[in-house]
Amino acid sequence: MPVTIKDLSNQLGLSRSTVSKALNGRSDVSSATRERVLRAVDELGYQPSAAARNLRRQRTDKLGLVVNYPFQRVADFLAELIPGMAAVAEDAEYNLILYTSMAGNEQRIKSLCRSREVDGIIVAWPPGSSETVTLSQLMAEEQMPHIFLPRRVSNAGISFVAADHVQGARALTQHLISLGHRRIGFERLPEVYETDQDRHAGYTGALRDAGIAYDPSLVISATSTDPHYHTRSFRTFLSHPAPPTAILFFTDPMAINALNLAKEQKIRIPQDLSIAGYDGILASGVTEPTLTTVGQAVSEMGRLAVESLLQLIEEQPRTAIQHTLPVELIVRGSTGPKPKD
Amino acid sequence: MPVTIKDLSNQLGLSRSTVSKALNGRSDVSSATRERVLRAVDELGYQPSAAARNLRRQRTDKLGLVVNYPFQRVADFLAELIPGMAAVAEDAEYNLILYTSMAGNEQRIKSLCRSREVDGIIVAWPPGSSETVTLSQLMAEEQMPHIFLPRRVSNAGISFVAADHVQGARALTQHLISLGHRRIGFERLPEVYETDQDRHAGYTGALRDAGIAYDPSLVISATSTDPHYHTRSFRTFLSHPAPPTAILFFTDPMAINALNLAKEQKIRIPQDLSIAGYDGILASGVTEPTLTTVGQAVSEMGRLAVESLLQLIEEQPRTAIQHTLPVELIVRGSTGPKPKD
DNA sequence: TCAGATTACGAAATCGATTTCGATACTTGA
DNA sequence: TCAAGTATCGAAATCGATTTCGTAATCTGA
Repeated sequence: MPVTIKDLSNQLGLSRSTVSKALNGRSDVSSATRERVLRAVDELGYQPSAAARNLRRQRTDKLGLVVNYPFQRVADFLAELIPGMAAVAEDAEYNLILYTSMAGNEQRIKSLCRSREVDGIIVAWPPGSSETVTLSQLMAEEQMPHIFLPRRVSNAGISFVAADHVQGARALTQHLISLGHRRIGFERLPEVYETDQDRHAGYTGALRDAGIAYDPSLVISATSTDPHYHTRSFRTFLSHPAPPTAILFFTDPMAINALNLAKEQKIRIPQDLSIAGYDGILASGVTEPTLTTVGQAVSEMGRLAVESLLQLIEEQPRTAIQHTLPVELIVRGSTGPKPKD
Repeated sequence: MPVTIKDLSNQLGLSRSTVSKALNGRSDVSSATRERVLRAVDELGYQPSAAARNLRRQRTDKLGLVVNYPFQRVADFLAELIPGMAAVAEDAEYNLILYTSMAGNEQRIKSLCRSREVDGIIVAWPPGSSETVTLSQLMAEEQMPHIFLPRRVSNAGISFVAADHVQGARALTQHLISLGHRRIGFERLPEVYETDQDRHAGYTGALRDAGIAYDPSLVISATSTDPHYHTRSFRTFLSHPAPPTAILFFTDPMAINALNLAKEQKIRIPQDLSIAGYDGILASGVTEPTLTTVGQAVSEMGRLAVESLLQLIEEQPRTAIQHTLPVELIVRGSTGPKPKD
């Protein structure tokens, strides 16, 4: 049996209220009794019951991290994201609770909110934009502070922390243009994601700035995450009547996959073809050749997300917090000058 | 204000006890009223307060994941470990709470136990063996079910899930011997870790089986995790009067570091020197050359750890659960036949 | 028909803390 | 010296559920 506040008060001949007040630093306790209480806490090894405190104080000092996407597929990100989040949270005496299997199930999010087992929720990799808005409304109705990550939400009332993918894709495309490339392929994702819209905007923006006409046949929209699918799109690029001299892939794994395919087909990277990824995952630094990509300050995003969420929890009334962090162009071995015709 | 059980009972004209019993499937409720209750739950959107349940039932349905090591350094592992653990836990209606900053602080572990905010604890990357025993005793005193991961603990009373590193190191060494190598270097860790003892035992065992004398000058004990440190040890290997023709590194990052150093010094891998890592991290598959290593079923370990912990929570009296999983030799490009003299 | 069993429900205790509201004793100042 | 203020403590309510135990109503069988 753990030691309760009742045991403490019995031992000391004080009331439970006085003991509680002594421990919570209230002013109506003499310093003499306060010290007696503290000493007794040490001796008996008292630690308040979390459940009892939670019930009485109507808060849990816990944040929910809802991973709204197959964990495995974003494991690289999470490995960077989580430590930053946990560190900030724990500094503020909060802890993170993981929820990895409530994707697509609004009912479970609702239950989570109503059970009040967390004080706030971070939704990692939210679904497409319309569902995200629904999700946000749902949580707002339950008065549950929440923030999305790492994707922009185009709605003034919704909090998020994201990276500036317009800038990232623009920088990447400009880099390729500056190497002489004029025909630049782009494998994008379905448009439901703001992230995709942003990167596409960056890509077209850079082309426009350079006076290069936008060629829709050089843009393939990946509707599946299956590697075989990407293999097919890579082939499509290669068999194009006027194939691109550089290809921009939406994610590093896609680009790494292309790197391997190129090796199989004896296509030299970057002499014959430049390839660029996006995200800057760890593996992108150890491929052969190493991958040119765009790095996000993932850890920083995690920190910011938690800080912002804590702010949302404290502040009343709540106004949405939106952060867009700069990204960094990482030029490595997989991109080079446009081959001579 | 969330809907409470009181609201429900008022709405229905029933007592709170009856409502509670209806919801918890007790037999002394007529099926008619049970259905009325269920309907009202739907209408009002009732969800029991987690804090109140926790307090009354003296359990939280939460498991603590204590990462007793800088998160960043084991991020690769955790990225594989956590999803497996979370999946099993959530199937059993449990959730994971993360604790990443209580390393070396026994007092905080003690507080965690006494606050009863988790029903069981998984300690990932426990400290050296003697401290691990202390930690375990501490939690046992607080009646807190717990399990260690992913390291063997040489104590019959302590639960753990680990991989069979004796077998792993033995297989790796045998692989090198079968390629003709007789002088095999080994960079190990300090002996406080059972994992190190095991791998060292596997290494010496394989040598003994092959009738190769153990040469202590070929074994370097890394006392630091600093890359510069490993660089020095690598040089030590190379400047050995009779240098090894193959080197076994305790972890993949060490081996990858060696791979890069070799490249700088124009040492061809594996023609001039064979290099092997250990752990089978993701990056080991994309280096040039790819790294021969030993893979652990990390995800499986996570699953097993949670399953075992749940067993420990339910069972009374508790007997220690100890699992040692087989590992897999992954032969890739960094190891080859012993060079001709 | 009636004692005993069964069914269905509610009152109240309980989990372990915090907080509100008094109550008492002691100071303080005019 | 006495009214008003201050310092210190405790009784009891409260948070929202679960569980024990008692009771009334209904059913059963000889």
